[in-house]
Amino acid sequence: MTHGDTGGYAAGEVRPLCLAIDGNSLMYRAYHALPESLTDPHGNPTNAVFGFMTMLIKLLAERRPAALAVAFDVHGPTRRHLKYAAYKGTRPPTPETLRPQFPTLKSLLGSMGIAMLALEGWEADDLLGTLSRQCEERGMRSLIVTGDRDSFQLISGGTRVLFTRKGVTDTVELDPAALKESYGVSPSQVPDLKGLMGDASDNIPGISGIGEKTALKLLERYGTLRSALAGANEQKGKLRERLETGVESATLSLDLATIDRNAPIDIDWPSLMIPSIRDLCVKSRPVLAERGFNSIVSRLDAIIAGEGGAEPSAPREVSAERSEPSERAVVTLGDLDALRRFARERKVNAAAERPAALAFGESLTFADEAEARIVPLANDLLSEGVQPEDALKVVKSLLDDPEPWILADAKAIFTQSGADVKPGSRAAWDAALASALMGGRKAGALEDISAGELFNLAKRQRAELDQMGSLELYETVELPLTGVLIGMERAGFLLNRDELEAIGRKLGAYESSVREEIFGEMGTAPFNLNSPKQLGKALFEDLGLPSGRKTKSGYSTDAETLETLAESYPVAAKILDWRQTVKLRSTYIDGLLSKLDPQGRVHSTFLQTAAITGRISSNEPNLQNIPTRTERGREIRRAFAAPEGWTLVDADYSQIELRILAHLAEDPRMIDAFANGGDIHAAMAAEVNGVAIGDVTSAMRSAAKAVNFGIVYGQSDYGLARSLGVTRQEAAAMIERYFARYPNIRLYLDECVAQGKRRGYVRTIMGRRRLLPELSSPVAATRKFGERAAMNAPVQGSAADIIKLAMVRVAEALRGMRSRLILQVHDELILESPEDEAETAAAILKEQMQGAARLRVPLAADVGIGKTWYDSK
DNA sequence: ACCCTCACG
DNA sequence: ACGTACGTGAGGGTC
Repeated sequence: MTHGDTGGYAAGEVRPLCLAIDGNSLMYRAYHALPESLTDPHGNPTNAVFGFMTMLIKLLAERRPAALAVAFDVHGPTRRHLKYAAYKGTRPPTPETLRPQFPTLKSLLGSMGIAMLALEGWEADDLLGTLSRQCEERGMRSLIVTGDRDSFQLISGGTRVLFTRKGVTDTVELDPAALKESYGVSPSQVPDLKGLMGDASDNIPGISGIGEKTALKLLERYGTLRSALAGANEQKGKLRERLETGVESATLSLDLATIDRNAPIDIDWPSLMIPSIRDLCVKSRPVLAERGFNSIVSRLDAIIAGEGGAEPSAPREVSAERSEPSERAVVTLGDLDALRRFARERKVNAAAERPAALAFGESLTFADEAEARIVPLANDLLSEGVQPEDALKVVKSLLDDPEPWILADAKAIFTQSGADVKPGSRAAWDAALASALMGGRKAGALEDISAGELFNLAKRQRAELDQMGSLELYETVELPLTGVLIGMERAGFLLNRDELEAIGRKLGAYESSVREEIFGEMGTAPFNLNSPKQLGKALFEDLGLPSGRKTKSGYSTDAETLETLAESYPVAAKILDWRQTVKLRSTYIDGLLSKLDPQGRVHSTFLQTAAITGRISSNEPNLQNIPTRTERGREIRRAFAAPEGWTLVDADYSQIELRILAHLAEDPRMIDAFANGGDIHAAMAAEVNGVAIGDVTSAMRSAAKAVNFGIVYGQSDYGLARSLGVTRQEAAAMIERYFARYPNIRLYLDECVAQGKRRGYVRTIMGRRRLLPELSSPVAATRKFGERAAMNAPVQGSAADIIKLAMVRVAEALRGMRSRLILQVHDELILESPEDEAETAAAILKEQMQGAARLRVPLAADVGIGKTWYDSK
């Protein structure tokens, strides 16, 4: 049967699916993906069982299989050991904390009525092979869930493998085409490959001296191991010798690697069938609830209630589309050199994806005007024995090429390859940046970003951006910004370790004393205060306090709830205090200390395409959420310092989003308010309440401020009421009065929504788009969300455009000086500046920020200079 | 791996 | 009727 054949079924009819799970493999994956701190009440780890069950329920909900079985290895020698005593000889023993989880799992599966397959002397993959063969014979499709590559030989038109890569939820579904694409072999060649190259982890020898590269080359030429051995006389030198002397070893290895699809096992089909997923869930619920697997139980409840979806989920569809044949070849590192020469001779552009991904085995891509060649590296280079350093070396050599490069995520490639990137350098084209501006995929392999259409990629993206009106944003802002961000990442931010540690000690001592007071007042045995679940139980069940909101998994114990509670129960205030202290210590003190480089600096990574609105985000560590709102937290900024002889120069835009709103809405009264300068919230409060600015009360100002915030977020009266602590009616009245005074604001916001519906997107000042598919959702809540996003995106996104342009210009204006940008926090820029440059740098910063856009209102930036971040604001 | 909570603009 | 302000990232618990 060829791929795509419906196997005798009428077109459109879907053959029933059998899930065939490799129990041992999935347990190992789950065990390593989840912490051992997940235990039963006796302290015995249940992480593997829990992870297994989570995955199982997810598969049931998403795939809706008609049949299901879990296969296990049986301890003791298998037929493979009988043939080859050293088989799997070097395997480490099953960890002590994992072994006892197998009986637990089997008992659970038994209670749930799920069929298990095991046969003495046989391994799970033979049983899965036998099961999938019987599925094909019965006209069923099967999906084998495993982390074992040997299973790839079972793949066919009716049998796919769901390969678990890392953990249990990072999976890839392989059909014959996807296998060819990722690994360069057909299913039947999988044992041949292993026969030639061996497998260290199973102690299978292969032919000594033949690695992956040679093995693939031989298979490409001869098709099978047998023909390759027979063709030894066509080879010369060492290879010929190896093939001739390796016959026995290769034949044995091939045999060991071949799955026997005729295991003598009686498959009791009726016990495998699942007449109703819902009934299975109903049956499983008490079993899993008894184990305390509460989160899985809620998942079951959702499926039972019908939310699990009657439709099979999307991944299957996607995978079906991916299975189109294409001309692709697997190469290894040695081949890359040849390809590089090929690329240079042909004067083609090379496109490389992120080397991190490369090191972990995705793909490297070459493209040119005449042809597109995709050259996926074998899917897990590392596990195939290629060292990350070697992979990075290849990328570096590619980058040192004088040819201009089309890259996807140039910043990551430049940074991680260690290539020598000078200030201001840039890729010829960054397909990931372009893709983000087009509202498409922005992460992953280039072939994903470009949907496989690498032919003339840069040219096509450029034309599309041009047509969209986004090309200038790409060329003058996003592309040059990459170089600025690289500079910021490399520079880092100096932290004062002693200061951080001192604050940490203070917080630690305070934390313990408050904790003791809390348990003293509650009169309960100490529990983990950090656990919302345990805290909820203690407060609302043991102590009987009145409970407020509920979350999916229990009582809410968030700050809002505890604040309300604190009015009557002082212990709630202490819990809040304790929480804040722990947050500050764990996230900011311990978190930052763990990120210091030898010079005491932290280097964040700035993501240019993570935020849908166009903002930059910061991670590992996130330097965009360092505390400032409470004095206690703000103290942490004293540790963010300038080196000896240097200063920090800090500037932030004043009310940039509100100014942009005034500009975009062209509201004359609001524009006036900004033109006149001064306290904008007070001025607007005076307008709305019809009083003189001197008579504005603090309540009036806060209300105006809250409405201003809300407007930018696409507020509802409900949201405003909550934030101000007034009734919904009062909030509605405030909004009414606000719009009466600033009528163009309402017209503008309505127009955003209308435009979003009409065109499917809204735009920023510089032509950045946000797509709004939510606006055509049949679900009211989703639509409402889309409306708020339509109102917010032009404002937030325009602010992002403006500060990004300012960054490019600031970096340019600082050329030749030692001052340099080190951080951006959405409306704030920070420079590190030698003392004698500080004043000049401050003037440049202010000038460039204020001049980055010409709006109907002035842009204002406030600058400060100091030895620490705390002092420079 | 997901949820809750909370830090920022 | 229905859920409820926009956009992020990190740490800890989960059983």
